[in-house]
Amino acid sequence: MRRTKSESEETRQRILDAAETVFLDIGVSRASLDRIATEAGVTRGAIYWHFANKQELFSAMIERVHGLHQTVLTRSLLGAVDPLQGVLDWALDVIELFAAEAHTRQVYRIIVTRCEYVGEMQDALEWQSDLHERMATNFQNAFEAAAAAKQLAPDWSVKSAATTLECFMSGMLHNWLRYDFDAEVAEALRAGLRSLVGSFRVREAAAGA
Amino acid sequence: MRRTKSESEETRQRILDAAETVFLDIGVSRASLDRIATEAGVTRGAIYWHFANKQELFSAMIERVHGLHQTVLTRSLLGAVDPLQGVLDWALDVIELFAAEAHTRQVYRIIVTRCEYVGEMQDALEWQSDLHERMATNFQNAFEAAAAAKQLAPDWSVKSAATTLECFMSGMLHNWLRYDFDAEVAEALRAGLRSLVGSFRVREAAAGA
DNA sequence: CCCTTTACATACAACACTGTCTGTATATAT
DNA sequence: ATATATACAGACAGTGTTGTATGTAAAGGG
Repeated sequence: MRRTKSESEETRQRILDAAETVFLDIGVSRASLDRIATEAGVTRGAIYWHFANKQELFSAMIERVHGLHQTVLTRSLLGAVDPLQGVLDWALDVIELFAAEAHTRQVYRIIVTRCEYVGEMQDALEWQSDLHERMATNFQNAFEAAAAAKQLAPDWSVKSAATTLECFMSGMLHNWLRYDFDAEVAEALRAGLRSLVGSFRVREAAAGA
Repeated sequence: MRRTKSESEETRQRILDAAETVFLDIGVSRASLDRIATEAGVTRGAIYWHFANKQELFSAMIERVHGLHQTVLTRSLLGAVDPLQGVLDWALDVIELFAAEAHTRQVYRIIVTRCEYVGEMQDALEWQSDLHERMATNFQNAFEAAAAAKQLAPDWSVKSAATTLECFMSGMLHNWLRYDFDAEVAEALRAGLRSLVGSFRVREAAAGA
């Protein structure tokens, strides 16, 4: 009956997979540990061995995809030679991450549409607030640099540009994750993003009709 | 013990108020009818008299603010003489609604951050999908009209402009409702919105440096 | 080869919440 | 004035879920 070390890790991963499935299916709060265990082909005993309770299982599920998230989303924008190009590249990377990594997408979808931001869940989701703040300050800095380089179009203030791009980014992810990604939608968003960032930049005369 | 008709309606409203409070406090799923009853100063008997169960209480809570929503958000954009101005007016009206009506804001906040989009909840929140679709088609139509009138800037396609504005609108509401509105944020969003819609419009030459 | 620890499965008690049923005082219709 | 329906309060059993406690077979170290 006793499993080897690697078999144990395998069950742990199966439990995490099952948690994702069940959470997506019926939501985090109604998901019983028994249902998750059955989905994983084990009993609740196995879950309680690997995790203290549902809360920690939830946190572990997030941690599993948090690494990719972190590296892509918190990359600083300060190094870019062209600040507006830097913002665009960063935003495109974010889209790329979600378009490519189905696992990340699924977990993020659970976070957005399948759990309540309350009690202990709020702690587990605190990194999301951090991320938003970091995104906001990054945008702020980039647009300030753009303004200093006279790159920012006259109808955009630093603040309104930063706010607008931030709203676009989170709205995009939310709208998208309400259903699921498909390649066509991803392309539409990339196009919208390019046009949006382009509209921040001061026009090079001509180009129009 | 028996209350008059108007007293009964008063308790019904108190129950709905209590539901909002408790839902916001601990989330929809963990909110017990007993807790809500206590908050309202009644017993579960009263709740079960006015509503069949928690699900219908939740729906009734939404219905209470749905009217305002409906009239403002589903106003057609087709009538506008200037399509881009029509879009801007509509979007500003939406901001206005949320900035002015604390009750609407609170309920929407519950919907966004305090419940899971699953099972019977999905039915109760179906109007939200309708709303998004209607918003999308409205934008699409408006930008098609703008393109036909040669008003749309050359770097924006109809589709990318519509997608971008839609993402901005929902991202704005989501980001905003994660906390609560304050007047300063509202003004920043209005500014961003004006600039965004302005960037859709074809430049009138000059204006730049 | 034995002993301890691991990696679970199984069993059990406790609780919170739900839906329903009954009780009841009073508004309201006749 | 009487009868009936109303607007609840209180009591009830039933259920699903949780945490823990115990059992156990095999892995891995000495």
